[in-house]
Amino acid sequence: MNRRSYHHGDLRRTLLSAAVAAINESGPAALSLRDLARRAGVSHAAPAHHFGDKSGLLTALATEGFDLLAAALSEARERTGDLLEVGVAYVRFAVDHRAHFEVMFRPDLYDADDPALQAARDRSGEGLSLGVATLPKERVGGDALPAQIAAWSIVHGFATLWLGGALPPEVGTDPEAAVRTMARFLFSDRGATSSSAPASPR
Amino acid sequence: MNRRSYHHGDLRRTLLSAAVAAINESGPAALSLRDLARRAGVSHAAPAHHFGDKSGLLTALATEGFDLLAAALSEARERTGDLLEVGVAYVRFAVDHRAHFEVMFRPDLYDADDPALQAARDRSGEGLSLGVATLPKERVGGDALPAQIAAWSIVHGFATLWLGGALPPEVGTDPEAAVRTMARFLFSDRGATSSSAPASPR
DNA sequence: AGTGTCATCTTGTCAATGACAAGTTAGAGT
DNA sequence: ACTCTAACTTGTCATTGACAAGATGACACT
Repeated sequence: MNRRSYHHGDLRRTLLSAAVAAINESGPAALSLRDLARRAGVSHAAPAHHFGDKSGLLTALATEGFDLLAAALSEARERTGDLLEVGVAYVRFAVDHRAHFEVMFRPDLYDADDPALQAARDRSGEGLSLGVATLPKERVGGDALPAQIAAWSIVHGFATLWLGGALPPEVGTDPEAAVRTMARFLFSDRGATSSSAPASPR
Repeated sequence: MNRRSYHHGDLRRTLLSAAVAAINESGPAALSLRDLARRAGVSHAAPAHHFGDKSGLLTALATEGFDLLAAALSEARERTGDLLEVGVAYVRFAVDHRAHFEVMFRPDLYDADDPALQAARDRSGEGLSLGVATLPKERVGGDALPAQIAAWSIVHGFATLWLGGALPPEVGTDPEAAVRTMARFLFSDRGATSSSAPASPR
């Protein structure tokens, strides 16, 4: 509790938040444990106690990210029952939690064998899988897996390209609107005849 | 030419190849200029002369990657005239040139303002854009951009997820087959009634 | 052939970093 | 009050990226 005492009280959380801030500023490659320690006002070796090493910290950050993603996807599915909205939630998560997202899909940065991480990742996958289950069967076909991969790929690709600044400026500044416009091509009868998809009722 | 002489002769190319090998082994985060110098048998400061600094080397690597990608996409489009095959070529490029691909879409690792890089990136974008132009107009709609973003997103997302090992094992071991199965959901009349898309004649 | 020039590569150095070892503090349980 | 131990500190080392200054040799010019 007391920020000035020898024992920080909540250093683990503070370091994770500092890591998010640092990654938002300079990307995950430039992350430095010593910089995080300085931000938190502790000694350079304090992070090691909580996370072991750098990849340990990033493993914790990725785990937290997968948990947040799973929650966001479940919320969208339960609120709307619409796969499109689940996809929108996926992209919004990537944009709103950029630092988490950028670490989550970079397994070379963390320990991908960590059990807690794998469990959180599986929960995320389930969130998307249940979203695909809201589609009519005749559109998905006998095997739901390809549809699931397609849905995941399109939102994940869009989010990645958006974050990477790879998309042309004509796409606009609102990722949510752009992903709605784009996702009509998936699982729709005809591509782009109507210029806007009807908003799903809530 | 002479590998033992004071002047290496082709150090720039050798270093780029060494970087590809190193990234394939341990990912871009673990890349070390001094390790590349050791692999090439030169002094630790030799890379700086050719690339300035680490981000300079990665800028060169990304530029080379965008050029290779543009060539691969153009080749596929000219050979088949089919957008699906352009998408397959995209995924194949990512798998075959994993190191390049992993750097290309990580602008925090290199200098995204480099003119040569931007030119190469634009050429890649053009390759995909021309691929979308092979689609019938009534499927794309008045504005081709959303269709282009959708196509790019789905293949890019699939490639990224595949490389990240994020996809479930049921997807199989052949990325090309998996992307063909999946991409049927884009720009198709109905999702998955036929269980396999006909291979395009070559 | 002789000379100069300059890109190429080397050696040397410095601050920053990740990792580890060993010591210190304070809070929690008995 | 006493002990135990998690939490944190100080100190150190090898490695790295970056920079400065020097050495080498390929090539052009005469």
